Amino acid sequence: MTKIELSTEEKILQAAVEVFVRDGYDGSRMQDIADLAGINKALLHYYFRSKDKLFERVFDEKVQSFFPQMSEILAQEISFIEKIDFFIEGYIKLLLKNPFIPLFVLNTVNKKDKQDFIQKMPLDIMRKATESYYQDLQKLQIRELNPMQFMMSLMGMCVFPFLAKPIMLRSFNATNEMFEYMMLARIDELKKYVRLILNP
Amino acid sequence: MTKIELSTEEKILQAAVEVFVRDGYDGSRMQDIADLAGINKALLHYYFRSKDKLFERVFDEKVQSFFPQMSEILAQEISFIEKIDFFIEGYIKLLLKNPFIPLFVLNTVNKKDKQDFIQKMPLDIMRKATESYYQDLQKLQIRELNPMQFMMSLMGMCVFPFLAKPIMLRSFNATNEMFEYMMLARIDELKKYVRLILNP
DNA sequence: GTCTATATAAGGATAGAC
DNA sequence: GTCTATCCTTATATAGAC
Repeated sequence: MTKIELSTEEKILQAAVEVFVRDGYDGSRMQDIADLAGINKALLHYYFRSKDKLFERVFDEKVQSFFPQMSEILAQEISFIEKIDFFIEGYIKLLLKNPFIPLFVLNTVNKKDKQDFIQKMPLDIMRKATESYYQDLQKLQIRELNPMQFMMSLMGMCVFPFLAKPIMLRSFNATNEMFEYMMLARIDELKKYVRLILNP
Repeated sequence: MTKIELSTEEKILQAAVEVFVRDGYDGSRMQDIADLAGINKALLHYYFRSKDKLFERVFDEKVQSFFPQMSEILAQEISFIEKIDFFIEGYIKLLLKNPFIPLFVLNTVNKKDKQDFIQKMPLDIMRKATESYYQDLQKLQIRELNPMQFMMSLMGMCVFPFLAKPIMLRSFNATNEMFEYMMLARIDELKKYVRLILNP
């Protein structure tokens, strides 16, 4: 246990991440964040001026820590199928560590007064993936399909169990440990699916 | 334009559905619901006593109108692959008419104080699908895989584009009309995917 | 920088008239 | 059944002392 002394700003940010991600923007209370950070509300405003500003910092923080890895994978100089393999493995392992980020992000981009936040997302992922797909299609290494539809499917397959985790746990009568195990097994299962879909 | 005179209770319920589904529980205001229903707040409480009770009615209403159709498809006396075909087509067309239900439901079941609502979900879908899968597996009509993992994948593929619609629209630089067209095309694309996965 | 105290506003819920 | 007026609690935000 390394005990690092955090600055007040870092303590606040850490607490804010936890509360906002768990309770959503509307469900979050500045008081809860202050309590968790071990300070009082006034100090929150001293550091971040408003709930909106604090939320934006939290969103930036999480999005920047979560998505860039996915973007990098697609930029590598390997075949499309290999990229997809890395994507599945990287994404699911990242989700196991951050299971609530997807719902947090989806809520934010679907919120009327948070539309500006969409541009903070890595919007080039789709373009990059499409380019990579067509390169391999030319070389006849891959089946012909619609790459956008395929990428939406891939993301959906990876992220859905985490979004619907409470329903899945109940449906399977499973524990958290079993869920984690299922998600690790899921990596190979999904790799199998995409091979069946992509191999010509 | 058929102009049906709604009872006050129905007007309230209709307004409540719109507001709760759009803004979520925490983001919704009783005032907004009253305004939309064309009445005042006091009358809301006269009919439904509290925000919690009104919300529960809305959830029941939407869940009961949304999911039973999916359950029925899986109960038909047809092959597993045919069921999946119907599932894809039925689910996506239902989502085109109710694009915001999934996020609404996922938020509810992921909310700490709404855990009881999980039991309102059609939890037998997974069991039914698994049974149907193994029947066809025995007849060697289908590839061997994990049916739970497959069902999670199927649902994820269907629902993800709707959850992430704002991001998809921006990524593809698409309009609402284009999105709808894509989702209709998606029905056949997904049928193709599941055939590649399931056919032995 | 950090605190206590408080201003100000919003939101859920109720009382009571009609 | 429906309304106006109001209560009560909670939330964000700020003032001012230390």
